[in-house]
Formats: sequence, structure tokens, C-alpha cells
Amino acid sequence: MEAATRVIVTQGLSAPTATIAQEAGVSNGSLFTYFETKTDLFNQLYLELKTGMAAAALEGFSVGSDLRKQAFHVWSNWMNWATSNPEKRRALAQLGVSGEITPATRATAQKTMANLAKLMEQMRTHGSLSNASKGFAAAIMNSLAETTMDFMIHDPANAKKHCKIGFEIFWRAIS
Amino acid sequence: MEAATRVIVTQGLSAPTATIAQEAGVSNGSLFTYFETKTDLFNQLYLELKTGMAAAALEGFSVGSDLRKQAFHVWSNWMNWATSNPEKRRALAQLGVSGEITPATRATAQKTMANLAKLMEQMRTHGSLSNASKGFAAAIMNSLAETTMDFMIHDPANAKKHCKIGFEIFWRAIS
Amino acid sequence: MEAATRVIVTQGLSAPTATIAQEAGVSNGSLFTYFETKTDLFNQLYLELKTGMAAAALEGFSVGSDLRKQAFHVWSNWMNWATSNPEKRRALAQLGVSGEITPATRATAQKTMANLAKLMEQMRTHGSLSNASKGFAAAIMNSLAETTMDFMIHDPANAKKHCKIGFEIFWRAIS
Amino acid sequence: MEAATRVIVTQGLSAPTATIAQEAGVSNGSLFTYFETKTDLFNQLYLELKTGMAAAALEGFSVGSDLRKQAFHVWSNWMNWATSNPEKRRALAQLGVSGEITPATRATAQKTMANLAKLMEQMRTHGSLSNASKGFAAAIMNSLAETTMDFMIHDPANAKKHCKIGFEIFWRAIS
DNA sequence: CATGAATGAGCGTTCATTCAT
DNA sequence: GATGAATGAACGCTCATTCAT
Repeated sequence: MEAATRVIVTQGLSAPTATIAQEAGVSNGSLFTYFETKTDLFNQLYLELKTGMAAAALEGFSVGSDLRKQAFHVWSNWMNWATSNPEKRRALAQLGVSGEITPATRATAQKTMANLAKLMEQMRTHGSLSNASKGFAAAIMNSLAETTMDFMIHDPANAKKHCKIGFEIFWRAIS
Repeated sequence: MEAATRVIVTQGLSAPTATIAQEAGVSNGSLFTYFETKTDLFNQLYLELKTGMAAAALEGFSVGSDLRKQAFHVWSNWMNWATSNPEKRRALAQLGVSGEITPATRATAQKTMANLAKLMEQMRTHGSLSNASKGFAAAIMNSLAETTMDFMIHDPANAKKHCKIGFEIFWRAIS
Repeated sequence: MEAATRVIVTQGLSAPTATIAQEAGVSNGSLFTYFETKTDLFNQLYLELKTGMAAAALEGFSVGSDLRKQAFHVWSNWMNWATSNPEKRRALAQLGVSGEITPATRATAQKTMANLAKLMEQMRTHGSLSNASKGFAAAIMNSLAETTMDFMIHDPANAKKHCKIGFEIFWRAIS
Repeated sequence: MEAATRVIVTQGLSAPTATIAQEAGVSNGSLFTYFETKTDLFNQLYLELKTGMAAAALEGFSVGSDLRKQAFHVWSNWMNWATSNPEKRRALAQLGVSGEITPATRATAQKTMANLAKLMEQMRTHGSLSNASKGFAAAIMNSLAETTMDFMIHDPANAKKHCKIGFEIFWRAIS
């Protein structure tokens, strides 16, 4: 999985399976002992990365009274994960738009983000997004987070500043 | 170009050039009379789509006193273009993340969006994004617009509603 | 023809017909007004070059008493042609080994060299090659001449010296 | 290699790699397991054939007092190799003029012929070619040998006679 | 289970040739 | 006769996948 992540980042999804196997230190044939097809590998990887991302975002999360504090906690975790794992993030992004990921995989991935979704839903109902649909609100929040990550990774010198400004925009947009 | 757009949407960027040629009603060889390579085709298409999108967004735009009105005009145009040309939008999205588009093409494309960028910059300096960098602000605006488009296309029944809500979020985020 | 000669020398026989047409200043289609196929062009060119070479070699040739003088006259002419027309020579060489030249063309080409063949035959019968077959003797003479040409063209500074030494070897070999 | 030799002789260097693979009894893809490119195959084959030829020519060669005997020994070996391996010889000839053989390959091939070159050089310095350059002398000797081979293969009935006459011409030319 | 050679379908691109204008 | 766009067969090469060892 790690090898695949690295290779996808540097070579894209069209990278030969042989390259991934080599990067992982196994023979090209062995790769197919663990993954039936290349697509299967991609789906498993997508799931693993997404799950890892969700777990990281929710780490240390506890339901509390102050929604803004909860939100900022998760936001920080998320940004932290992104800046600490830029490769995973890029691989995940590539996989997400690739057309190789089955609806089933996407659905499973959604489930691992259930708690995140719950928090978002809370924010939606308590703020100005209440008349937006659930999915729309979540997508908006997600896109603001992703954009912030992009800039934190792209411009690490000002990462902290971007993180803070990003959250402020986020909060203003939804509250 | 139209054929390529259609094929990219249904089959992705890895679609055979022969398929694109067939869709265009010409022989596989003829495709290379017009485009030196597949990559060249993709770059030209990207430019055309992006230019078309920018032109659509700015149609009927005139500098006025009320920034919100200007913004809403462009927003509406943009959403209109997206819902009227969902295929172009999807193809453009795929091309944009593909790694096939050269920096030169991206730069040229940026130029066609100069007026859009100017408007965004105005909004940034006159609102709460003034301490965000220019690029960051533009990316935020763009991502909100893209997310809104997604939902308008995905859920056409409520397109108008999404459009309006999207703009409100947008305006709240930046003002 | 001239264009084809130039292109063959620089690009080889696999050069596109379009390139030859361009070099000749006509459209790719026009080439096929004059030559039915690429192979046809090659055959006609081969014939023209070979004929030209033979004519050059025999220029000013007159039957006389001294065989050595006659031989040297032809030899000099031949070497002169080769050094003055290195491109023609190289093109001719490429065509000769190409498998594109039909037996018919080769036969016709032979006929244009009839006088040269006659002289060679005279030399054979009057020297030590008399017990060699006619074709063998001619091939030997030819190969010595070709080798000498190669070195005259390759090392133009010593062209004259190579020419003289080559002839001496030639004369020693056959007399 | 053998398959390639056979195919080159019958179809030329422009023969499809698939044909060579088929002739070798492997799939078209497998060919590229052994040779990175078609050009690479040609270069390796050239080297193998040239090395084989040199080895055959020098077989049983020992430095002795009589230069003529040494020369005739090598000459006989060489002619023998040529008549026993007409396909190899034709393939080698085609490869040699093809422009696909890199200077590096040619240089390596030269090294395998070092002993042959040494013998030729001895003959040059001890005979009438002493005022010819080293390369020129070698080329002359080579061309006489090649011409003789051609006729031995072309007219097998008189092969022995051609061989003997060829050597006599050769010896007369250089001594 | 690991290996890596073998497979062969598939793709981007080329180019001799045609033919409507 | 000249043009050059159109054609489509052909080719070199790649790579996901298989399978004997």
C-alpha cells in the first residue's frame, strides 16, 4: 500500500503494476497474490487512505458543548494529517477522480466517515446552511477544507496562517 | 473537440484515440492531421473549454458600483454554463488534474480568465479575505463555485435553489 | 530525382515520400503523378544514377592500343564522378542493396554499362584473370573501384593518392 | 538470434518484430523481454554474427613463418564460414549498411577482429600495399574476400575454383 | 506462498496511397 | 495536372495478468 501510494504520487495511476511491486520489494507476480487486479488494489488503497484520513481527523474528538471548538479541533487534526501526509493526500485525490473506484468502495468509505458526517450535520442544522441539503453542506465544508490543505502544502511557510484563515472562512460560511 | 469531450466524459482520458476519431466521424489516422499527439489534443481542448467557460462567466459583465450584483451576475452565468454544459465541465475537470496539461497551456488559460481574476481580487480586498493571499482567496471562491455546480448538475430539480444557496454561502464567506 | 537522392542520403530509404515531395517543392500527392509507387521511384532513380555513372566513367573513352591507358582513363573518370557526386553514389549504394530494385531494373542498368563491361572483359582475357569467370572478374574490378571511391570520399585530403594507389592495386590484381 | 537471421534474410530489416518472434516460436511481447528494442536486437545480432565470423576465420590460426600460408589458412576458413552460413553472411551484410548499428557496437565488433586486423596489417607492410593507409589496405582485402564469397555462394558448383582464384587475385594484389 | 518469464491484446503514431476539388 | 486532406493498415512497444516452477 505504501509503495502504491508513493508510485501513484510520482507516476500517476497509469504506473505499471510492476513498478509498484518493485517499489514494494516483491516480484511483479506476487502483487497479484494480494490483489486480484490493479483496480482491486486501487480500491483497497482508496479505502485505507480515506479511513486513515477520517481517523486522523477525529482523533481525540469528544462531543462537547462548544461546536466551534469541536469544529476547530477536527479542522486542525485534518489539516495536520494533510500536511504530514501529503503523499497520501495526493494519492487519495487521484484515486477519487479516477473512475476506478467503485460505488461500493465509495459507500464503504463514507461509512468510515460517519462521525465526521455527524459533526458536519450538526454544524449545518445549527447555522446558516440549515436550508441547504445535507450533502450539499458537507460538500461545501469539504471543499473549503481541501482548498485550505492545498495551500498549506503548497506554501508550507505560511501553513499555520492558511490554516487559521481557512477555518475563519469556513466558520463564517457555515455559521 | 466535441467528440473528444464526449469520449472523455464516458471513457476517461485513457480512451483510445481511435474512439475519439470514430466519434468524430473520421478515421483514426485523420485525428493526427489535426493534432500532433494525443497530449496536444488534450491541451487544445483544455484551452478551448477553459476559454469558453471564462467567456460564458463574464458574458454581459460590466463594471458597476455594486460588487455583490456584479458577483451574482458572474456567478449566475457560471452556473448556467455548468448546467448547460455538464460534459464540458466534466471533461475540463478531468483534463485539469491529468498531468497532461502543460504549464504553458495552463498559463495561457489563466490569461483568458484575467477579468474573472480581477473581479475576484476586488472581492478579496473589499472583504474579510483581505488577509488571505490572492491565490488562496481565488481558490476558495472557485471551490465554492465548483461545489455548487456539482450539486446543481447532480440534482437538477433543485438547481435554482442550490445556485442561490451557494451564492449566499459564497458571499458570506468572502464579505 | 535530385530531391529523392538528397533525402535518401540523409534519411535513408525509409524516408517518407512526403519528405521527398517537399524537398522537390511539390505536394505529396503530386509525387504519385510521376511515379506510381515509392518502389517505382526508387527503380527509376536507380536506373538514372547507374546510367549517369556509366556515362561518366566512359566519357571520352576511345578504343586504343594501350589497355592500361584505357583502363586508367576510365578509372579516373569513375573516381572523378564518385568524388564529385558523393550523394549520388551513396544513394545508389543504398538502393542497390535495398531489395526494392527489381531484377528487370538491374538488367536494364547492366545494359547501360555494356561498354564498361566490354572493356572489363578485354582486361580479363588479356591478363591473369583469364581463368576467372566473366562475372567474377567484373565483380572483382568493381569492388576494387568501389573501395577506392569510399576512401577518396572519406579522406578527401588524400583523394589523389588513394586514386593512384587504388589503380595500381587494380592493375596488379588483373594483369 | 537464429530466427532474426532467417527473417532478415527473407524479409529484410523492415520485417515486423512480430514475424521474428513468431519464427522464434515465442509471442510478440516476449521478444521485448530479451531485447529492449528492435534496434537493440539488431545490434546484438550484428555483434554475434561478426564475432562468429571472426572466430571462424581465425580458427586454427597460428603465427608461423610463411605469411602466404597463414593468409591462405584464414582465407579458406573465411570462405568456408561464408559458404556454410550464407544466411548469417547476408544478414550481417544487411545489418552492416543499415544505420541501425551504433558506433559503439561497431567498435566492439572491431575488437573481436583484432587478430584478423593484425594479420592484414602484416601483409600490408610486407607487400606492395605498404604505401597505402592501414584502413585502405584492410578495406581492399576485405572487399576481395567479400566478392569471392559472393561468387562462391552464387555459383556453388565452382565454389572451390572461385576460392582459389580469388585468393590468387588477393595475393597478387597485395604482395 | 513467491517468483519472474511468457503472453497477447491494445494503443499511439506513421505513411504510402487515393481522390475530390 | 496539382493539391493536400483523408484513409486505414501496419508497426513497435507496453503491461496487466497468468502459471509452471
